[in-house]
Amino acid sequence: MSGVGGIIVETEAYLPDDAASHSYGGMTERNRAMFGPSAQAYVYLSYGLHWCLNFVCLPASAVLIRAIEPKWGLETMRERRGVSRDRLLCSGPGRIGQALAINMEQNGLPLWREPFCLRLPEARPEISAGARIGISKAVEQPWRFGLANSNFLSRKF
DNA sequence: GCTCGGATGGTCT
DNA sequence: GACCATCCGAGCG
Repeated sequence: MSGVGGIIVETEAYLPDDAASHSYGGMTERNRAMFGPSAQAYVYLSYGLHWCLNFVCLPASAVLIRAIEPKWGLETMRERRGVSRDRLLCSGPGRIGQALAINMEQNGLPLWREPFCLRLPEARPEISAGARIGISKAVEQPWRFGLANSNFLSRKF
């Protein structure tokens, strides 16, 4: 996203047949991107004011990007966020949306080229799992994943 | 450190 | 008209 970003440290999975997933109940105008090809972005507006970024995986499945350890373009992200503490730059899906200037223009864009730039980690990281955050259905599913020892989580595992 | 509640608007029933 | 995959600031300890 024009030179801003970092290391993804927290995600949540949303599957087909998952009552907490936007894809649950079939395709609508809003969630159309979720039913499209894999490896594209799915963007939606949360609570009327937060843009949230997902990666579409299998059909009707997506991974919500919940937290990033800021690495690149810190000044730009600080300006967009209006915060001084780097801890709060990208620690939460809505904060990521603001820091990366996410909006509907990215909805449905492929992830393998500009404005995205995805890389695998050099070493396989230790991934922790836990219950998802901020949902009211399928609460018990442990489909929140991330780096438990990161300082940039939206919440501890 | 914590909890609580308001802001805010698209989507779906 | 209710429901949200949220954030932030105020108030309190």
